[in-house]
Amino acid sequence: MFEAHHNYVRMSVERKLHETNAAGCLVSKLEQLGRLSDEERRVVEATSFLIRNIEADQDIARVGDRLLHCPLLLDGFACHYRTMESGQRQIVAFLVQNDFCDLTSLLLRKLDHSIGTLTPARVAYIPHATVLDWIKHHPGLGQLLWRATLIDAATANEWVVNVGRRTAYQRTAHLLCELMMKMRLAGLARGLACDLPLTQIELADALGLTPVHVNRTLQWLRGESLIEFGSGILTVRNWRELKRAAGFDPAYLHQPAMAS
Amino acid sequence: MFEAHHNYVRMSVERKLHETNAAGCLVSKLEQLGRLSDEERRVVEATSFLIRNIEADQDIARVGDRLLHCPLLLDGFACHYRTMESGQRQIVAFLVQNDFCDLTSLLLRKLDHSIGTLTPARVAYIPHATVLDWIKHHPGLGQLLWRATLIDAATANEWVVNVGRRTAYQRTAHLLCELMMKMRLAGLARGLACDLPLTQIELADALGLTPVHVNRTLQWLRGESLIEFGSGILTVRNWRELKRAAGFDPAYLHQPAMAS
DNA sequence: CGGAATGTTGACCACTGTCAAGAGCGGTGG
DNA sequence: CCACCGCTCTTGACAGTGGTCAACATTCCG
Repeated sequence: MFEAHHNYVRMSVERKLHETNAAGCLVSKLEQLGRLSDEERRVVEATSFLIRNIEADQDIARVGDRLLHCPLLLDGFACHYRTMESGQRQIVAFLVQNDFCDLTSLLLRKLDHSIGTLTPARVAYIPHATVLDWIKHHPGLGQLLWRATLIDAATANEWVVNVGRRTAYQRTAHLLCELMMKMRLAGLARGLACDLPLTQIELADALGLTPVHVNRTLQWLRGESLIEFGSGILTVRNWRELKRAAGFDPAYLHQPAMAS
Repeated sequence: MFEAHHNYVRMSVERKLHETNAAGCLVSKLEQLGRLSDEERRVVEATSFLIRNIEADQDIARVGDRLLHCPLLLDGFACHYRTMESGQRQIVAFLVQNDFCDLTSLLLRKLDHSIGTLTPARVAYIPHATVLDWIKHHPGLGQLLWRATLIDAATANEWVVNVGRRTAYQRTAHLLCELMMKMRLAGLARGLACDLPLTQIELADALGLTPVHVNRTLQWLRGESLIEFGSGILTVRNWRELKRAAGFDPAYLHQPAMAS
């Protein structure tokens, strides 16, 4: 197999070179990160991908793994998480369509967290060799990738603030703002509504709360007519108020094209 | 002035080119991050620095700033933090000797958090132009810097886990483990003791706790004979047990030279 | 020596966790 | 098509970790 430990992933392997929209996803992501020269776009579009369909709740990679590819999430939802001895889980990042699942393995030996799907997902695997080649011959691309990791880091910082200093109510509102923002940026929202097939358990693991309390909090948010959330769909009823309640300032996402 | 908003920093400016140990700090840091070729070392050592002494509790930079230099902490303690409207502060990272105070500004327009000193500090300012030049002509250096930002990101993830899923007791123990580790790596510890002139208020701001509760927690840790902490000195009495209590696994610091 | 910041303690409180039971929902197989 | 099973969601009662408030001790500095 092409990644050392992927026997633990339940998936169907489809080898499709060139002919899916993987290149499209990659280009979208890179363009979201900055300007892409024609030359760079050409190089990226010429990439061959290995694509896999992965079931929900499967690991794409695990703590301690040494990856040989950069996984790119073409479809579905995934997350970065850590598991404590007690069995508790803390999700440290959510990944949506077009997100790189991991870039750190390019420069760091071992993964310091696991990466898992939350829904059925499609992921493209780009060999490190390919990416390192891009970096070598097209420094501009390298900087775009570096930029991506910096934005991830900024988001992690925001999560520290969120979990450290916000109440359950504000914290939940903040996460929903962030997710809505990410979905909009990925072009996956219809206005202020988007598919968000996350369970309250998963939200709890991201928020450092218990599922029970997330439930109470969501009901409160619904009661205030700030959101609708159920059946895998999130609708923001009152963006202005939700942002205010959350203390949400999208600056940390570093997306110039972010008016709201 | 050489940084747009530095009028708010209370400091004494000493212009010393070449002749302090700034180059030494920089080289130490880079060597901590990976192998440095002779060529790279030569380039880095040839750098001219502008050095400043900054008082305690002053901002080195603020949210929204657009920096033109990469500050490097030559001496003292600093932190990354965010302030909420409520006035609460959340520290998202501690900086010790040799740490880069900020590398994100190389690729991101605006700072998404503030950077402030916790003690009197000495910082060297390396112009972006210089660093970008390194990156351009010595890609190896660029990767070392990228690596530094990835380790910062990994640390941020660990903080999310810490604040999200650990009790006050574990959390405090974990932070002390991390700080001791960083001090050791910087060569600033004598065995399992080091200077750590942080107030309980500052620890509280990093841990997402109140100073009162940090106080209670520290006393508990002292009571268990795990640590001594006072007068600006931290001594770990029982490293094994402290690590166990904290659930501390230094893997996220990505320091190969980390036996313990 | 005096004043401010930090550290310490105790009493009390509340936000969030725990436990437990039931309802709703979706998938699977007979 | 229905029955069943498991997972998620919901609710309520209760508990506890950590927050709040307030007073006092201590340390640090000028």
